[in-house]
Amino acid sequence: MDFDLTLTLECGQVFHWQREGAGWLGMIGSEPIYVEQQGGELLLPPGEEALVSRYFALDHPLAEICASFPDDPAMQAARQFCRGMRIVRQPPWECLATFITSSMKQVAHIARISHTLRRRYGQRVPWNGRELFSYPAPESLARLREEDLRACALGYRAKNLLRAARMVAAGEVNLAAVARMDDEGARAELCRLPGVGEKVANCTLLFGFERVRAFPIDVWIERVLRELYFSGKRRVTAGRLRDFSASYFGPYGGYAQQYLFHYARKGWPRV
DNA sequence: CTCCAGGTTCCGG
DNA sequence: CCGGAACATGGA
Repeated sequence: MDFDLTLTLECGQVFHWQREGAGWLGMIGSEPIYVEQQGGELLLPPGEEALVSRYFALDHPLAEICASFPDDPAMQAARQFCRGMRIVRQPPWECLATFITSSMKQVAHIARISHTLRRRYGQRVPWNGRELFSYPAPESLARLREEDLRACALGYRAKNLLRAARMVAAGEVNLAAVARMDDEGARAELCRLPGVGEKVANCTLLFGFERVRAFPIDVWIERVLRELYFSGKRRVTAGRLRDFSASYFGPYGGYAQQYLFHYARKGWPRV
């Protein structure tokens, strides 16, 4: 099968799945899910095949997507390194909130914060004698105090997450409506939320709203762009990088971005 | 101890 | 539009 489960869960797009036996344990919304890949075969929980297949985006035309990438040395290396990686369809709020807490944090820290929030304020769901926790709804976070969130090691992000949760809970920003907007409008709407700038908005669009063209530029991607696409050039501004990536990587730019991101972090023989 | 991490916001050229 | 600085926390 044209899918690599472990790579997809470990590449830094989603943060709550845990290794369990030979497979992975996590939640899709409020559903506890165990998945395992044996050889090429994906073992799905009986009765939840449709839910899980949709979450892991098994319907994305991966061969066509990879073929659409620009044909340059960096993308060739990334495409080779990330074979089988898919962009999953995360629940929008969970994705948005997680990336609000992601600023200036390492991937491991983001995962830890996510787990703390789930355990303290999410819905408890039993699973085979154990328990899992869903990501807390905006309404659940909205009634907390800033210090409650600071106690989850959120730091200055606590205020942003709290205010964003209150805006969403109050309907001041409607995520269902965002889903119906075009990319530009959706990005602008998300950026109304505190703690959401262009990068977090693009992560949310890509991982939570199926906008596979959205191209988040973080420190890793910026490094890749500067060193592999603008090497030797002077005064490459952020605006220049944004304009370049928006056109150069094409209609599946978000996929290209995630492939480059993972390659830069785990496969690039320098840095 | 220093440096940096999937940034955002505000402020002065 | 652009570069700098402040903002918290923890691991290397």
